[in-house]
Amino acid sequence: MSKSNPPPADAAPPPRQARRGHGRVTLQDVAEVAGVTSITVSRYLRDPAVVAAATAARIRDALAQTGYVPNKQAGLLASGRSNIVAALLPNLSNSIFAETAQGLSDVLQAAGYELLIASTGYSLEREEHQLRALLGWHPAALVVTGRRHASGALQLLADAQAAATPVIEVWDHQGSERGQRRARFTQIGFNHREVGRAMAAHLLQAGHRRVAYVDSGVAEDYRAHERGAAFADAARGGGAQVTVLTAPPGDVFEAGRQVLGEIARAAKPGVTAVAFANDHLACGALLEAARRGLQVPAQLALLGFGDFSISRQLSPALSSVQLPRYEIGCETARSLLDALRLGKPAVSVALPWTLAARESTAPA
Amino acid sequence: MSKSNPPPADAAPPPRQARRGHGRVTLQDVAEVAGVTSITVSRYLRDPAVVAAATAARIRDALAQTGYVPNKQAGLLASGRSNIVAALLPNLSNSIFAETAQGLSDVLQAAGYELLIASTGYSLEREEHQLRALLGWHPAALVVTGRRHASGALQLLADAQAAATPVIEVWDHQGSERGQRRARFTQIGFNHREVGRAMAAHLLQAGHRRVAYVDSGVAEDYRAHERGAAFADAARGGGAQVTVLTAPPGDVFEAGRQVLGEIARAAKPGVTAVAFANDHLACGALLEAARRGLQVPAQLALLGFGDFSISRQLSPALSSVQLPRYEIGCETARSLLDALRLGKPAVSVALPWTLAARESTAPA
DNA sequence: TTGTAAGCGTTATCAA
DNA sequence: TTGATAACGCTTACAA
Repeated sequence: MSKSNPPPADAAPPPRQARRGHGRVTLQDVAEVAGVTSITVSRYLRDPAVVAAATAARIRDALAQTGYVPNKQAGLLASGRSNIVAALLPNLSNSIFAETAQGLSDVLQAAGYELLIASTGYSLEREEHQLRALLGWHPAALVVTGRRHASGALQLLADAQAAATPVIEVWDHQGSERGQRRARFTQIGFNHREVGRAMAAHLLQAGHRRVAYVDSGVAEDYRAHERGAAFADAARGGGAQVTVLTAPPGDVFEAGRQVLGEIARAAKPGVTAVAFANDHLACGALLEAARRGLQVPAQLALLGFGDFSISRQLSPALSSVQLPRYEIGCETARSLLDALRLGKPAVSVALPWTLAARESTAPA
Repeated sequence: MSKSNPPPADAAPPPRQARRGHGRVTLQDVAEVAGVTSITVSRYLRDPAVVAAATAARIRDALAQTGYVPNKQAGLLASGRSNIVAALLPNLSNSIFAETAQGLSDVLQAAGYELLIASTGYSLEREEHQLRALLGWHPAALVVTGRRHASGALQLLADAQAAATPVIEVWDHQGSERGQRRARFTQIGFNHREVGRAMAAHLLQAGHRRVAYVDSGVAEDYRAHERGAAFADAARGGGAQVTVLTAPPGDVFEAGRQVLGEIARAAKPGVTAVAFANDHLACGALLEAARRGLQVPAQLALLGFGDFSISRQLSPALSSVQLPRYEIGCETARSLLDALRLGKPAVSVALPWTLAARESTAPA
């Protein structure tokens, strides 16, 4: 497994200063052991069939004997192309984006691509910073979350796209509403305004006329804000009174509890249904309602977003919006692969979601 | 932002075949704009103070004008050293390991290192595969989870360590128990046998004499198995009868529910306390107990592991083991940085955990 | 089927 | 303070 440095070649003039590697086994080393040149080993690695059977066997032995590990830096630099897809997601601790990452990873890995993931913590500033860092790897394609970016990031993305690097925005899909600017990049996700409207419609349909939306406490969770705005518009349009609250910072379950407390303390009198920016908030509220002896849905209906696995476990089970979390990743990866290998330009896709009506919003 | 290819040099003989890059801006391009050579720009990038003020200003302009993004492949290849730390974790969707990743990332990024993460899905086979792939980046250090690895992976890790690449095993710490082989690599985590014993002690102390351990349904979650074995040993040693069950596959909350069903259906008569491999299982059981009208802890005490944020929200609140999830990441990163920059060999650390006793195991 | 030469974009070394 | 030159380990293009 170790590498024997051959004595210096006899005839060659001694180089000014050899700065030989880190003792790692190189293609050269393998080639020497196999009695061929490095290019032959390189070829064997790419496609064993192109070298003679006997040579292949010797190379195989040499490979095993030396424990060769190809140097990706060198390979990528030499080939000029990269098999790296860089993805920027708000976070990974949240199962939402982790599943998207899994989807990307599953499809890309099967195709021999490397996935480089960075998380932005829902900060556009950090996104730009991370993007700059990722760009240093000269990725073959870029995946970012949502359509809002810092201006510097926007410029970098536009430059990349101009240089024929596919760029996909995930977790959003603008559609073709009036007043919406045309999308700059391919989008794979769903329309948050539609979801917001559907959430409002669901509550109105159950007869609620005083409703609230509890927005994410994360300032830069623009998609949550957008759902909230659409929810409020639609509810008002349907003749309801709407209150919009913002979740306090800190543990999200606790935040949900607190908000429910606020609502229950008659600070928001008459509210009979609450929609939340995410299921964690809604679960916190659901548990707090139980603690306070508040009947759900009889006295207060609760509606979540994201359909986390805990939600359907609680009693009453939480109504929520089921999202194509994993599918967004898979679809994006497939799109990217088509673009990279077949030159087929990536096209925006609206992925389906459904509002799962459960007990927490069941009409009386 | 775009790059102007200068006309070919006048005197030089034309190269056989130019294979100029992908249109990306290089150090060379910046240098031309600034009227210096590439090495000067390189120096400026490393430390702006080493070039003359006037030169620095010109370079700064050129940098901005060209939108230069350094090529990491080339830089790493040339310098021979890498600022990459590669980490292999069982998964990222689970908040447990995501927090460790966050800890690693936070500390490493501040120090200018890159974190490359791959997930193994709790499969040693996948771990070996992923390790091989990561090694291609020639990382400066390696982080793996636990002390069990496929034999091939073990060999790769040993080789890396022999080549002075620090290797740290996280989420485990063997300590110096009898019958335990000495650790091969630095370990940063905690002792799962100790935790298993503490869980047993906690239940025995509350007076339970018939207890059960619900092991993880994930076959290769060796740490959970180890806690279970230690739990059983300790409980038996304390004079209790022990049943060990294994969670069925599928949704973890559902698995917890099912297992509780099994226990409640008098299939395991007399069991008064159950410890679980993780909080999700325990939460599922807690919710199922409520559904069945089984009093917790009066009729059945439940004890989790991991202290997920939902656990303390349920009623009764779940007793659980609080883990240094984030700290494992930070401490590992710090250790690695010391090893890489100061040459200080990484040393194993047992990080503290605590058993948070809540209502679900409160003695009558 | 295999080899030679050149080059990928950067940094280390030495010289000026 | 700046530059020339040679690597780093691999792949492309072309020749044999």
